[in-house]
Amino acid sequence: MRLAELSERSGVSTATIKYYLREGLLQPGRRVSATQAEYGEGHLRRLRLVRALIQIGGVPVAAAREVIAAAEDESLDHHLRLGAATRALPSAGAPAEDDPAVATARRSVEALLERLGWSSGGGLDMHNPAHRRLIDSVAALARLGYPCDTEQLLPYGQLAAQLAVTDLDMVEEQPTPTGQIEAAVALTVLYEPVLLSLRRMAHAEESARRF
Amino acid sequence: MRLAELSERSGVSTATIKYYLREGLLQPGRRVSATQAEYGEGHLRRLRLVRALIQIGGVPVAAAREVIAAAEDESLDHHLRLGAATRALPSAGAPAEDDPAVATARRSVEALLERLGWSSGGGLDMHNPAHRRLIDSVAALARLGYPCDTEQLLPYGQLAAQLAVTDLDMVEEQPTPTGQIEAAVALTVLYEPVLLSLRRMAHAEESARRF
DNA sequence: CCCCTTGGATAGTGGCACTACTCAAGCATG
DNA sequence: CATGCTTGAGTAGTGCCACTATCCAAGGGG
Repeated sequence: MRLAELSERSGVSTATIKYYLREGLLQPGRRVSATQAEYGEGHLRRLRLVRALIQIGGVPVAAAREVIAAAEDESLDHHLRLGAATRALPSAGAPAEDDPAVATARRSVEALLERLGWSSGGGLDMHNPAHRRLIDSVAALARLGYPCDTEQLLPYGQLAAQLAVTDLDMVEEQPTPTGQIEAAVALTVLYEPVLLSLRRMAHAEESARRF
Repeated sequence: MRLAELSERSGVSTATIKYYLREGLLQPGRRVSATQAEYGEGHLRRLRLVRALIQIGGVPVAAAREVIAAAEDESLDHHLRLGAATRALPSAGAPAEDDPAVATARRSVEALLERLGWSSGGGLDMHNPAHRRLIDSVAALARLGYPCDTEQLLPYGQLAAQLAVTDLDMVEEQPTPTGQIEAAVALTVLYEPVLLSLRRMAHAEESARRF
């Protein structure tokens, strides 16, 4: 199919598709002449994934490019590629290492990881943006006067561990390795708004029950 | 204290504080003369909350204003004010009611709510941004070919219900009504990055375990 | 033959969260 | 009293981001 059809079938304007092509979120089509290109079902599928990541998942364009690139990088092994989406979080700016709230938060998180038996915390997790983000969030809560120590965090961590089992099961249902990578990216990012929405709705429900 | 001290103690520049004052995220200080104002501990506390909502929670400034206003609105009853944070989500733009994926998603979500026994789904939830967001997310997953029906969603919903119990317990620990409102806002928004980070870390952990 | 589409390129738009600058009124200190 | 600094108010500017619009020349199709 041509650009116009790709646009129509995906619901993304041709201008935006060109933008994504420029930004490397989408492979160029097979050039059939100097002024014409042919796109396939794979392009359509990819485009829909990119759109969902950006619109539903709120992933910045630059981060989406990284994720896509890592997912396609044949030189990386399966496990690393599966983790591609994890590294796409907007990494918070300043370290702010001197802040005492951050130092306390770091210790709480270390203790939590130990309690959860997440052994990889030793070296790898320090470079994981999720780890930094967790510490920053805990520090912010502490600054506001909400305890947020290991005890408070533990149920959240245990729930996260349960979710991970469910999520990885869904990934492993995919037959092909490529499908698994794509599923990992899509499910990691796109279940986040699902989870958050459900939590907020559960808050409303539970609040209605109590008052 | 004066503006400069408020700035120093909160770590927020005076320019930004003035911006927040203009935007109504912060009450003006008690005017002690035509060119001087006095701020108290309450201002500092509020400023820290606003900062955390915006920086950690990623809440847009306009939404933060709404939340703050609702939390302060004495005419609303306790339950409604507790729900203030829930309504602060950036409400997705177009309804896109004609999309068949959205219609299917809507039915899945309805069924899910019934299965979870979340009875308020009848009328109130339709106006809840979280509900719309959930439907949009499910529709996006469906478009990508991931089933995401009631069966898949159910464990997430049950986990969300568990979280809500824990969260509301933390809110009820606060002695004063005002404190409860503030806690509801802070915990709703600021535990979101905590939960998301933990889920991503759990993915990494579980993936490492399996491969 | 002529209009339309395409890829490539460049520039512009609108929104957001600040940030910089100016101004005049005062307070505080020597 | 003079001086210099801070304050609130207002306005304009900045940087980033995700597009969006416009133009162009080459080429294909009815």
